[in-house]
Amino acid sequence: MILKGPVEWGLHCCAVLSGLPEGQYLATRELAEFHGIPKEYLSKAMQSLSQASIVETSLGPRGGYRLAKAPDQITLLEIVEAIEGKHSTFICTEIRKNNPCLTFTNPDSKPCAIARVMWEADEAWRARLQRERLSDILETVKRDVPGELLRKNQEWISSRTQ
Amino acid sequence: MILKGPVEWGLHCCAVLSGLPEGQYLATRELAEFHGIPKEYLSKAMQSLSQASIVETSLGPRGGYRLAKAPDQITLLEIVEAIEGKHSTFICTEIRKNNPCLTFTNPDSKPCAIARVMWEADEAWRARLQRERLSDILETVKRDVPGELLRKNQEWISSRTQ
DNA sequence: CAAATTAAGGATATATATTGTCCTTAATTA
DNA sequence: TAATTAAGGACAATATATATCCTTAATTTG
Repeated sequence: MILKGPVEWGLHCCAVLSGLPEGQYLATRELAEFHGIPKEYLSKAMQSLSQASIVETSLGPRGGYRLAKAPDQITLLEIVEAIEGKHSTFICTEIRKNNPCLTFTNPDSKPCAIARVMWEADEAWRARLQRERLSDILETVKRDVPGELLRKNQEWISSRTQ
Repeated sequence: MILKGPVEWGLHCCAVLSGLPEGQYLATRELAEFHGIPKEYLSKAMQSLSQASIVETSLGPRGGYRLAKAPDQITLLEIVEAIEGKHSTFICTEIRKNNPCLTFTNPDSKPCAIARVMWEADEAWRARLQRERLSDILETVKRDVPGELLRKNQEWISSRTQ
């Protein structure tokens, strides 16, 4: 059970986009180069974010992606679910139905005790991610990352968007 | 990010073992047949549980597995971690280190803001699983499952352990 | 003691999922 | 009009999960 590369990439790309000047777009090529990840594969993640209306696109020169909402209106859960899907991390295959003693139809159609707890754990995971907004991440980054690097990043990006 | 079959199997097998009469063992063959799952592959999960000292074994005729501790001393987290491993569901590949602007050594060696939140979500997931004991599952099962089926299960098992 | 039984675990095969690439299309902007 | 871009289909490579087979050594039962 491991969250895959595209989720990590999508989160970082949204963080970068959240610092983008008003009205500007950043293309997949730049997002990929900035993070040192494969452009074509990242593109799939960005398409998922676009379909989920987390980012919006512009075609043609100086096109690319920008956030579709304010950073304080986007939760990490939205981003993760857009890329990974909304299904639970635990998949119950109902092995209790294979029970050789189950010769009659069990009227209890509730999910089994184990699946219920696993799903509750899943909900706890989601709740934490829903509590975190992109704006929170942005603030943390501003606090943690040296000003010099923040400045260089902005220059690097603006030299590719203007 | 999906919890795999062996985890589900391990949880159900521990639940079955928690209802086993004192001093008796249940073999992999029976655990597999009871759940309708492949015996040899289930064996790998049981070996993990054995190494984690969640179950203990006996060889020879009438051998097999039994719980190594009382059901109220075993959490679902222990079982899941024994089989899946203790690593976080989120793996940070440190793509921020690929930043082309990072021409100097960043003295900030803290994990990045995104990884920290993802790990906190992971902790929330683990906390829920740690709160749940095998004895809780056993109680829920006794409440949910029809008495007739519970009785048949016990007969099925005792006909294979005595 | 002898025979049957069992867990442990190595080796290996198969299936499925993930990761990555390439290319075409259509839209859009400069 | 030309350059550029996202969208997305098709496909290839790789990694992981799933499953099976077999050997070994220990242990218990009879």
